[in-house]
Amino acid sequence: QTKTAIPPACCTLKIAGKEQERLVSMLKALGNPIRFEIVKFLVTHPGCITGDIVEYLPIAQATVSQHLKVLKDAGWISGVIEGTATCYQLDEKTIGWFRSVVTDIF
Amino acid sequence: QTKTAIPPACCTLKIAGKEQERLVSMLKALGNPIRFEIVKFLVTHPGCITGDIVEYLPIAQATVSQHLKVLKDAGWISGVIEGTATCYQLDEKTIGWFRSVVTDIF
DNA sequence: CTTGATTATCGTAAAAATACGATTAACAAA
DNA sequence: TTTGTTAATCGTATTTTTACGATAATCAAG
Repeated sequence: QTKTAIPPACCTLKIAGKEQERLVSMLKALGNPIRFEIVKFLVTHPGCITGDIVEYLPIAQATVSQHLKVLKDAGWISGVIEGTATCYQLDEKTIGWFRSVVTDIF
Repeated sequence: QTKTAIPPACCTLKIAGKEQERLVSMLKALGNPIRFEIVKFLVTHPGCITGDIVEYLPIAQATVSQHLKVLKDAGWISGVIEGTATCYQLDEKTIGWFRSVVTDIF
Protein backbone atom coordinates (compact mmCIF):
# COMPACT_ATOMS: atom_id res chain seq x y z
CA GLN A 1 0.00 0.00 0.00
CA THR A 2 1.06 3.58 -0.45
CA LYS A 3 1.90 5.59 2.60
CA THR A 4 0.44 8.98 3.23
CA ALA A 5 2.92 11.61 2.14
CA ILE A 6 5.01 12.86 5.03
CA PRO A 7 4.91 16.65 5.14
CA PRO A 8 8.30 18.34 5.34
CA ALA A 9 9.16 19.36 8.88
CA CYS A 10 8.54 22.97 9.83
CA CYS A 11 12.14 23.39 10.99
CA THR A 12 15.44 21.64 10.44
CA LEU A 13 17.09 21.86 13.87
CA LYS A 14 20.27 21.18 11.97
CA ILE A 15 22.70 21.57 14.82
CA ALA A 16 24.89 19.19 16.83
CA GLY A 17 27.83 18.79 19.16
CA LYS A 18 29.32 21.78 20.89
CA GLU A 19 27.08 24.24 19.09
CA GLN A 20 23.99 22.39 20.25
CA GLU A 21 25.30 22.25 23.79
CA ARG A 22 25.91 25.96 23.73
CA LEU A 23 22.46 26.70 22.37
CA VAL A 24 20.75 24.46 24.91
CA SER A 25 22.62 26.15 27.74
CA MET A 26 21.54 29.56 26.43
CA LEU A 27 17.93 28.40 26.17
CA LYS A 28 18.07 27.02 29.68
CA ALA A 29 19.54 30.22 31.10
CA LEU A 30 16.90 32.38 29.47
CA GLY A 31 14.13 29.93 30.34
CA ASN A 32 13.67 31.40 33.78
CA PRO A 33 11.33 34.31 34.52
CA ILE A 34 13.75 36.23 36.71
CA ARG A 35 16.64 35.89 34.31
CA PHE A 36 14.48 36.86 31.37
CA GLU A 37 13.55 40.02 33.26
CA ILE A 38 17.19 40.77 33.94
CA VAL A 39 18.07 40.53 30.27
CA LYS A 40 15.08 42.71 29.39
CA PHE A 41 16.20 45.24 31.99
CA LEU A 42 19.65 45.36 30.42
CA VAL A 43 18.12 46.28 27.07
CA THR A 44 16.82 49.51 28.59
CA HIS A 45 19.57 49.96 31.18
CA PRO A 46 22.83 49.04 29.49
CA GLY A 47 25.84 49.31 31.73
CA CYS A 48 23.82 49.37 34.92
CA ILE A 49 25.31 47.96 38.09
CA THR A 50 24.23 44.98 40.14
CA GLY A 51 22.59 47.24 42.69
CA ASP A 52 20.26 48.69 40.06
CA ILE A 53 19.06 45.21 39.20
CA VAL A 54 18.68 44.26 42.85
CA GLU A 55 16.61 47.41 43.36
CA TYR A 56 14.44 46.53 40.38
CA LEU A 57 13.75 42.91 41.29
CA PRO A 58 11.89 41.54 44.33
CA ILE A 59 14.66 39.15 45.33
CA ALA A 60 17.76 39.28 47.51
CA GLN A 61 21.15 40.53 46.36
CA ALA A 62 22.78 37.13 46.67
CA THR A 63 20.14 35.60 44.43
CA VAL A 64 20.49 38.29 41.80
CA SER A 65 24.24 37.75 41.81
CA GLN A 66 23.68 34.03 41.22
CA HIS A 67 21.35 34.68 38.29
CA LEU A 68 23.85 37.12 36.81
CA LYS A 69 26.47 34.39 36.99
CA VAL A 70 24.22 31.95 35.15
CA LEU A 71 23.55 34.51 32.42
CA LYS A 72 27.23 35.35 32.17
CA ASP A 73 28.26 31.71 31.96
CA ALA A 74 25.72 31.14 29.20
CA GLY A 75 27.08 34.16 27.35
CA TRP A 76 24.03 36.41 27.44
CA ILE A 77 25.74 39.17 29.37
CA SER A 78 29.15 40.41 30.35
CA GLY A 79 30.28 42.34 33.40
CA VAL A 80 32.90 45.02 33.74
CA ILE A 81 34.29 45.78 37.16
CA GLU A 82 34.29 49.50 37.80
CA GLY A 83 35.71 50.33 41.20
CA THR A 84 33.63 48.44 43.73
CA ALA A 85 30.71 48.03 41.36
CA THR A 86 30.15 45.79 38.35
CA CYS A 87 28.54 47.14 35.20
CA TYR A 88 26.56 44.64 33.19
CA GLN A 89 25.57 44.71 29.57
CA LEU A 90 24.25 42.42 26.89
CA ASP A 91 26.88 40.41 25.09
CA GLU A 92 26.10 41.49 21.54
CA LYS A 93 28.38 39.00 19.91
CA THR A 94 26.82 36.00 21.64
CA ILE A 95 23.32 37.32 21.12
CA GLY A 96 24.12 37.77 17.47
CA TRP A 97 25.25 34.17 17.34
CA PHE A 98 22.03 33.08 19.03
CA ARG A 99 19.92 35.03 16.58
CA SER A 100 21.69 33.60 13.56
CA VAL A 101 21.55 30.02 14.83
CA VAL A 102 17.88 30.24 15.73
CA THR A 103 16.90 31.77 12.41
CA ASP A 104 18.97 29.10 10.69
CA ILE A 105 17.46 26.07 12.34
CA PHE A 106 13.87 27.21 12.95
CA GLN B 1 30.53 66.46 31.81
CA THR B 2 29.11 64.71 28.79
CA LYS B 3 28.31 61.06 29.06
CA THR B 4 29.63 58.55 26.60
CA ALA B 5 26.94 57.83 24.02
CA ILE B 6 24.95 54.74 24.86
CA PRO B 7 24.91 52.38 21.89
CA PRO B 8 21.47 51.11 20.90
CA ALA B 9 20.76 47.65 22.29
CA CYS B 10 21.31 44.71 19.98
CA CYS B 11 17.77 43.46 20.57
CA THR B 12 14.50 44.86 21.82
CA LEU B 13 13.03 41.97 23.83
CA LYS B 14 9.77 43.81 23.40
CA ILE B 15 7.49 41.25 24.97
CA ALA B 16 5.51 41.05 28.20
CA GLY B 17 2.72 39.39 30.12
CA LYS B 18 1.26 36.13 28.93
CA GLU B 19 3.29 36.09 25.75
CA GLN B 20 6.50 36.41 27.73
CA GLU B 21 5.40 33.66 30.09
CA ARG B 22 4.67 31.41 27.16
CA LEU B 23 8.02 32.13 25.55
CA VAL B 24 9.93 31.55 28.78
CA SER B 25 8.19 28.24 29.28
CA MET B 26 9.09 27.19 25.73
CA LEU B 27 12.71 28.20 26.28
CA LYS B 28 12.80 26.28 29.53
CA ALA B 29 11.33 23.16 27.96
CA LEU B 30 13.83 23.19 25.11
CA GLY B 31 16.71 24.11 27.39
CA ASN B 32 17.33 20.49 28.32
CA PRO B 33 19.63 18.18 26.35
CA ILE B 34 17.29 15.20 26.32
CA ARG B 35 14.27 17.23 25.30
CA PHE B 36 16.22 19.00 22.59
CA GLU B 37 17.17 15.60 21.21
CA ILE B 38 13.56 14.49 21.25
CA VAL B 39 12.49 17.52 19.23
CA LYS B 40 15.36 16.96 16.81
CA PHE B 41 14.31 13.33 16.46
CA LEU B 42 10.78 14.38 15.61
CA VAL B 43 12.08 16.50 12.75
CA THR B 44 13.39 13.37 11.06
CA HIS B 45 10.79 10.95 12.44
CA PRO B 46 7.46 12.77 12.32
CA GLY B 47 4.58 10.75 13.66
CA CYS B 48 6.78 8.24 15.43
CA ILE B 49 5.51 6.58 18.57
CA THR B 50 6.79 6.82 22.12
CA GLY B 51 8.51 3.48 21.80
CA ASP B 52 10.65 4.73 18.93
CA ILE B 53 11.88 7.58 21.07
CA VAL B 54 12.49 5.29 24.03
CA GLU B 55 14.52 3.02 21.76
CA TYR B 56 16.53 5.96 20.49
CA LEU B 57 17.36 7.48 23.87
CA PRO B 58 19.42 5.98 26.70
CA ILE B 59 16.78 6.59 29.36
CA ALA B 60 13.82 4.71 30.76
CA GLN B 61 10.34 4.72 29.24
CA ALA B 62 8.80 6.53 32.21
CA THR B 63 11.36 9.30 31.91
CA VAL B 64 10.78 9.72 28.20
CA SER B 65 7.07 9.95 28.86
CA GLN B 66 7.68 12.70 31.38
CA HIS B 67 9.83 14.67 28.94
CA LEU B 68 7.17 14.28 26.25
CA LYS B 69 4.66 15.74 28.66
CA VAL B 70 6.86 18.76 29.34
CA LEU B 71 7.30 19.36 25.60
CA LYS B 72 3.59 18.93 25.01
CA ASP B 73 2.66 21.31 27.83
CA ALA B 74 5.04 23.90 26.42
CA GLY B 75 3.50 23.48 22.98
CA TRP B 76 6.50 22.11 21.11
CA ILE B 77 4.81 18.85 20.20
CA SER B 78 1.42 17.21 20.02
CA GLY B 79 0.44 13.58 20.42
CA VAL B 80 -2.23 11.59 18.64
CA ILE B 81 -3.45 8.38 20.19
CA GLU B 82 -3.48 5.58 17.64
CA GLY B 83 -4.71 2.32 19.08
CA THR B 84 -2.49 1.57 22.06
CA ALA B 85 0.32 3.79 20.83
CA THR B 86 0.75 7.55 20.72
CA CYS B 87 2.15 9.26 17.64
CA TYR B 88 4.07 12.44 18.28
CA GLN B 89 4.85 15.27 15.95
CA LEU B 90 6.07 18.84 16.05
CA ASP B 91 3.38 21.42 16.67
CA GLU B 92 3.94 23.57 13.60
CA LYS B 93 1.64 26.34 14.71
CA THR B 94 3.37 26.85 18.04
CA ILE B 95 6.81 26.55 16.48
CA GLY B 96 5.79 29.15 13.93
CA TRP B 97 4.75 31.42 16.76
CA PHE B 98 8.08 30.85 18.45
CA ARG B 99 9.99 31.65 15.29
CA SER B 100 8.09 34.86 14.67
CA VAL B 101 8.40 36.05 18.26
CA VAL B 102 12.10 35.31 18.43
CA THR B 103 12.86 37.02 15.14
CA ASP B 104 10.77 39.98 16.29
CA ILE B 105 12.45 40.58 19.60
CA PHE B 106 16.02 39.52 18.88
C1' DC C 1 -12.46 -13.35 27.77
C1' DT C 2 -7.56 -13.65 27.90
C1' DT C 3 -3.20 -12.27 26.41
C1' DG C 4 0.13 -9.11 24.75
C1' DA C 5 1.57 -4.53 23.54
C1' DT C 6 1.96 0.25 24.55
C1' DT C 7 2.17 4.27 27.24
C1' DA C 8 0.74 7.24 31.03
C1' DT C 9 0.83 7.78 35.84
C1' DC C 10 2.21 6.78 40.70
C1' DG C 11 5.48 6.70 44.28
C1' DT C 12 9.87 7.82 45.42
C1' DA C 13 14.93 8.66 45.41
C1' DA C 14 18.61 11.54 43.91
C1' DA C 15 20.29 15.59 41.85
C1' DA C 16 19.93 20.32 40.56
C1' DA C 17 18.03 24.88 40.91
C1' DT C 18 16.52 28.63 43.61
C1' DA C 19 16.51 31.47 47.52
C1' DC C 20 18.31 33.72 51.63
C1' DG C 21 21.38 35.61 55.43
C1' DA C 22 26.01 36.03 56.62
C1' DT C 23 30.58 36.63 55.38
C1' DT C 24 34.40 37.93 52.54
C1' DA C 25 36.89 40.62 49.24
C1' DA C 26 37.94 44.67 46.83
C1' DC C 27 38.00 49.23 46.37
C1' DA C 28 36.99 54.38 47.39
C1' DA C 29 36.66 58.03 50.49
C1' DA C 30 37.58 60.37 54.63
C1' DT D 1 44.32 53.54 58.45
C1' DT D 2 39.65 53.39 59.15
C1' DT D 3 35.13 53.47 57.41
C1' DG D 4 31.64 52.73 54.08
C1' DT D 5 30.06 50.78 49.65
C1' DT D 6 29.41 47.19 46.47
C1' DA D 7 29.11 42.63 44.84
C1' DA D 8 30.68 37.86 44.91
C1' DT D 9 30.83 33.74 47.46
C1' DC D 10 29.75 30.51 51.32
C1' DG D 11 26.69 27.65 53.81
C1' DT D 12 22.31 25.98 53.90
C1' DA D 13 17.24 25.30 53.49
C1' DT D 14 13.56 24.61 50.31
C1' DT D 15 11.69 23.59 46.01
C1' DT D 16 11.90 21.71 41.55
C1' DT D 17 13.66 18.66 38.21
C1' DT D 18 15.13 14.36 36.68
C1' DA D 19 15.20 9.57 36.86
C1' DC D 20 13.59 4.92 37.75
C1' DG D 21 10.71 0.70 38.77
C1' DA D 22 6.15 -0.65 39.40
C1' DT D 23 1.52 -0.27 38.38
C1' DA D 24 -2.60 0.97 35.92
C1' DA D 25 -5.16 1.94 31.84
C1' DT D 26 -6.27 1.28 27.10
C1' DC D 27 -6.66 -1.12 23.14
C1' DA D 28 -5.70 -4.97 19.58
C1' DA D 29 -5.32 -9.71 18.66
C1' DG D 30 -6.23 -14.36 19.37
